Amino acid sequence: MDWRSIKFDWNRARAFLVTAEEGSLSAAARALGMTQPTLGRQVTALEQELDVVLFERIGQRLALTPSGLELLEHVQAMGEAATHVSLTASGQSQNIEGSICITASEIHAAYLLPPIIDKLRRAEPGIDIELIASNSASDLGRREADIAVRSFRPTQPELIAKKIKEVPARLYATTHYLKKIGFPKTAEDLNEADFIGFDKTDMLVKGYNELGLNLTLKNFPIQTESHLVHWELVKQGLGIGIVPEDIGDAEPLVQQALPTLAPIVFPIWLTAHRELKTSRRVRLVFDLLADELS
Amino acid sequence: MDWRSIKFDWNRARAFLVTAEEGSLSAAARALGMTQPTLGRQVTALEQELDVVLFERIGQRLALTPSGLELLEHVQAMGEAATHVSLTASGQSQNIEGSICITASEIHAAYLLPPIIDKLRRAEPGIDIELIASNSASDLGRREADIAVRSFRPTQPELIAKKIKEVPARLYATTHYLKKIGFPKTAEDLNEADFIGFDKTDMLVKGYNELGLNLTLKNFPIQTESHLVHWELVKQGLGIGIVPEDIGDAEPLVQQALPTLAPIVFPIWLTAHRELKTSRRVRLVFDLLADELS
DNA sequence: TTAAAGCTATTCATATCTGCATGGACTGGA
DNA sequence: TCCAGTCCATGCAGATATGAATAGCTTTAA
Repeated sequence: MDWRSIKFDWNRARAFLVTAEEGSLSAAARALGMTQPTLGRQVTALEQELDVVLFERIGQRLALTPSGLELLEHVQAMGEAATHVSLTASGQSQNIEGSICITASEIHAAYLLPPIIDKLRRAEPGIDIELIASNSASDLGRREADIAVRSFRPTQPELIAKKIKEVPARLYATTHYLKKIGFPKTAEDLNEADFIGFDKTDMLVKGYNELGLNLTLKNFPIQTESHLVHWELVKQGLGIGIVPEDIGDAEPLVQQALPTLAPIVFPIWLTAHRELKTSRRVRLVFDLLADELS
Repeated sequence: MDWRSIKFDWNRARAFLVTAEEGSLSAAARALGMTQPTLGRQVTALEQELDVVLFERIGQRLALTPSGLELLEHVQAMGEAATHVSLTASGQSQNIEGSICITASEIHAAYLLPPIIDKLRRAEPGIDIELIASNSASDLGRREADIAVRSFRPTQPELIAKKIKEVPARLYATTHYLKKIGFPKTAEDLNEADFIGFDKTDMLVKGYNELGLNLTLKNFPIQTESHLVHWELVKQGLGIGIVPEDIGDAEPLVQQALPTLAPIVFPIWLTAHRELKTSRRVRLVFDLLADELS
C-alpha cells in the first residue's frame, strides 16, 4: 500500500481544525493548551504542505477561504474519528489510576457531590477528580466530561443513563421575607410574592402553576442562570426560590414558604458514555456515585 | 467547546495506523519515509498517552492486542478522513507547479507514454512526473496515483473515466519461430503452437478462442505477469504473444503470426479521482494525455 | 549448525519544534 | 481621540523529537 495520502502532518490538521472552529489562533491555542505562535506556525506549515491557502489574513482576523471550508469538512471527520479513538482508548484502559471528569449542575456540585468525592478520594487516592459545575448540559459525546449528573434523561443512544432517585424540591425564603408578605398559608397568598427565576423562567412558571400556584412572569423580577446565586438571593431575603428539600431544610437562614404545597420532583440521572463504561476507573466512580447518591 | 478528546498527538495515531497495517515498525517506517526508531517511539508514546497497550512484543514481532484492534478501527477512520483531506487539498491547489503521479501498465508505460511525457515536460517544466508501471490496478481512491491509464472502465463512482480509443492487439512472433511451425495460414495451424501467457491465462484462452482459435492451457507453456518480459520472450523467439498493433509492427524482429485473424481490441481508459479534476495541474496533464493518446 | 536477513531497542549528535517575550495592528467604547 | 482589549507575526533560547549507527534477538534457509 502507498501511504502518500496520509503522509502530511496530522497535528497540523488538528491545529487547522481547532483554529477554524474556535475562530482564532489565540482561542485555538487556549483550547489545546498550546501557544498562539505554535498554532500559527502549524497552520502556515499545513498551508505550505498542502499547497492550499486556508485562511485569508484580513487584518487581525482570520477568514476561511472557500478551499479552507472545503477542507474543513474532511478535517472535521478526522476530528470525529479522533474523538472515537480517545473515547475507546479511555474505555480500554484498565488502569485504576488517572483522572476522571464529572459534570453536574452547580447546586449538585456544591452541595451533593463534595462528601461523595471526599469518600471517593479516601477509597481511591490514585483517582484525580475534575469537577465541572455547569448548568448547560455538557456534551458527553464530545467527551467534555466522563460522567454527568443530570436532572433529565439523555436522548443520545450512545450514552448509558441510570436513574438514581427523585429529589423533591420546595419553595424557600427567609423568615424575614415571609413575614414581610404575611406568612402565606395558601397558594393564592403567593400571587403577589417575588420569586427568583432561572433563565428558562417560563418553564418554571408552568411547573409552579401545575402544582396549584397561579403565577405570571411578573412574579419573577430577578433572574439568574446560576443555581448558587439563586440560592444566595433566597438566603439574603430577596424572594422565594426553589431548592432541593434536604439542602433547603439544612439551611437555618430559610424556611419553607408553603409547606403544604406538594414538592416539585426532579429526577437525578447518572450518565456516562457507553464506551467509557468498559473502563475500570469510570465504572468504579460511576457505581460509587450511584451508591452514594441513592 | 472542550477539545480534550482530540488533544492526543495525531501523528502518533498515524504511526500506529501504518504500523498496524504494515505489520512492523520497519515496514511502517519505510512506508512513511521515516526511521524505525522514530516510529517505535511514537507508538510507545501513544500507548503511554492513551494508557493502552496496543502491541504485544512477542520477541521480534508485534502483535495487536484486543485493545489495539479495537482502537485500530477508529484510527482507520481517521486515516480515511485524512485521505480525503489530502485529496481535496490537491484538488483545491491551483498551483501548476508540483509533481503528478501516473500509473499505467508496463507496456503502456514503456512504449506509449514516454514521448507524451517528454512533450509534457517541455510544455510544463514545472511539473514533475512520477510514472508507476504496474499491471495490478492501482487504487486511485487511496491516492496511489493521480491519473491511471487502464484498459478497463473503473467501477468506483468517485472516479471519472474517459475512454480514449480502442487499441487493436495482434499475435506476433519472430520469423524464425514462425518458420519452425510452418508459417501458419489458418487458425487451425496454431493449435500446436506455443503461446506466451499472462497470469490470468484462462481469460486469455477464452478471448483467443472467441476470435476463432482453438487453444487450451497446453498452448501456454510459459507464463509471465510482466508485459515487458512477455514482449521480450516473443522477440527472442520463444513463442507467440499478443501485443498492440503499432508496437508490434514497429519491431523488425517480429511479424504478425496470423495477419488474417481479427485483432483483439483493448480500450484505453484515462482515469482520475473526481476531487482531483478540480486541480489545474491534474486537469492539464489529464487533458494532454487524452489529446496525445487519441 | 551456521549464515543471512529480518526485526526491535538504545545511544548520541543534530535538527526541529515549542514557548516566552515582544512588537505592531485592528476593534470597540469612553 | 485615546485607551484597553484582542489579535497575529517574529526573534531567540531551551526543550523535544528525529535520524544514523549499532547491538541484540528471532526466524529462515542452506
